[in-house]
Amino acid sequence: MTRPDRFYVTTPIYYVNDRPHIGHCYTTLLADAAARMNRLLGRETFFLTGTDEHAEKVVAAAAEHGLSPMDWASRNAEAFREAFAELDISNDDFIRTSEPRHTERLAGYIRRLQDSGDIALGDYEGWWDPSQEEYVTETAAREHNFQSPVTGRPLVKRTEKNYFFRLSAYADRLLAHIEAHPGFIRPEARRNEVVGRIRQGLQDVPVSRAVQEGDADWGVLMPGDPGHRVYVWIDALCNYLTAVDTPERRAFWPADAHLVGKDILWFHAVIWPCLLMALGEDLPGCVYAHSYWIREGRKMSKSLGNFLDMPTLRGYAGAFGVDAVRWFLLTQGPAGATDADFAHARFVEVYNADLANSVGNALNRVTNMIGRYCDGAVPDAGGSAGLADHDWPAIAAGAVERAAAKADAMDLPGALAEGLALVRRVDGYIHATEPFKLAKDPSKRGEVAAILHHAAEALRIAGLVLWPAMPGKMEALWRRLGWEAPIGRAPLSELARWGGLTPGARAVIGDPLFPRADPAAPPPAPAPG
RNA sequence: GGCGAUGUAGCUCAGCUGGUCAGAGCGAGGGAUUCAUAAACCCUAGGUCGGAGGUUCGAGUCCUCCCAUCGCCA
Repeated sequence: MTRPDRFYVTTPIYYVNDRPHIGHCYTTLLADAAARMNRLLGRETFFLTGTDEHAEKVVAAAAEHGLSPMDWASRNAEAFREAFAELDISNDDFIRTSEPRHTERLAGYIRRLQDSGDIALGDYEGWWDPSQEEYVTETAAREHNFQSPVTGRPLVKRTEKNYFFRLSAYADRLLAHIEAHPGFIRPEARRNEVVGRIRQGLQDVPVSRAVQEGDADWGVLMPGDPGHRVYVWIDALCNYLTAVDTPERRAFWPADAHLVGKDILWFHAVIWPCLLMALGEDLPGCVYAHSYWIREGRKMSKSLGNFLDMPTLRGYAGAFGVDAVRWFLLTQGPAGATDADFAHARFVEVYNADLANSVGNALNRVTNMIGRYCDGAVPDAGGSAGLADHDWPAIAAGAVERAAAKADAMDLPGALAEGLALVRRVDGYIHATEPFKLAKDPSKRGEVAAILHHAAEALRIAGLVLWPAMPGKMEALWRRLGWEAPIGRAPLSELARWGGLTPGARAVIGDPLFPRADPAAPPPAPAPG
């Protein structure tokens, strides 16, 4: 963490022509878990997501739908907002690059870079496809024998004036920064890729595009040169700064974590930091690139039509609860350098093993015994009898401490695993102390009460660690133990202090928190919004 | 084509600088028990550590080659 008391986390802003799917949701969910974890830790947290709207294709898509680019973008941005709301995403803001707060500040940054000489006019040379009126990349040009990939007509080498960002000037400083900050690019495999590529040399990059005759007025013009428009990716990158470049929010800068998919790591780990250096801004603490979801062992692709889309996720959320979906995505997802599989059978296995058989069942047996042996009132610690070499305050504190450390290292799955391990420890404790047997002996009521107090208290604390993944369910768990969490009103160190439950509070037996799922049942049907 | 990884029990993976390293979790099979969602708990996996060579007293652990998968780049 760059600071002990604040936390700023971002997702990429999403291409507004897309429909939200698991890819967007996963990145956003990781950011959400990080944000919630940090709020829990007592840090003032700012969590940003949004939409990237200034692509030329947005203009085309809008036209196809008979809408203005803005109306089209608004409609689609709304779909992202809705998708994230369905997943209980707790973003503090949702920025759209078409908003004046963004475009105005963006223009200001570009001007600063022009003034410093970091952005200047230069010659862009590339393969022009006259039949499509667009540039083709060197790779694509070669692959198609220097003919139009679309029409087969010959490509022509063409040069035009463009603005370039002096990326090459910052290569050494960036490398030094990456070496001095091992956690700057995560996971490590990605860092190595980036370092290797930087070592091959950085070239200045075009950051503008000539305005064509008849272009829609969409995007941000180069300050001082209306003949050029700021490239959409540089426009997009700057959202992380524009959103907090206000007197009230400035203290959040720099971001502690930019969460991105691996496809856009280069922009975030190289170009963006260099832009920031050129602007004289502090660099983010971490750029975290996760990998991809595959589905039932197969890549998701347009041609296969097997994208895990919102109706599918909604189907799972409807059948298992949104928190179960969050749990699966967060703990089984491609947070590392390799892809992860969303397989229905696996989902059910994880759901049953982690949630139904562990968290839900542990709560059930504890509340049930409290109901049965303590008249439904949360017992106090009483004597320390029956602890059976379980030093619960230390065990719980250790789990919380490790979870916090892992969260700070952006190991969210690892942090969550600490919560689950604590729950399993409660099961082990009940097994070891056998309160249900002691309860048959009236002289051991105090001992039974003490054991159940410890079990319930440990579950309460486990709930804190699990809360960033499953806020709704953990709040339900706490209610069942007669506790209401003042999340955000007290730091984790205080919330997790041993002895937080109120003796005498009603423990509720209630329905299973996570009803066991039938592995033989078919996957839930997709549910249209 | 260049660079870099990965390939360990059915599945997901730990195994850092070579000598209890042949492991964990999940699944599966069995057992004992009942506070609990047929849950928790205990036992069980004999897997040639991708293949072939090599270095070494000794190699998943180092080297070479091959095969497979993947990533980044061109």
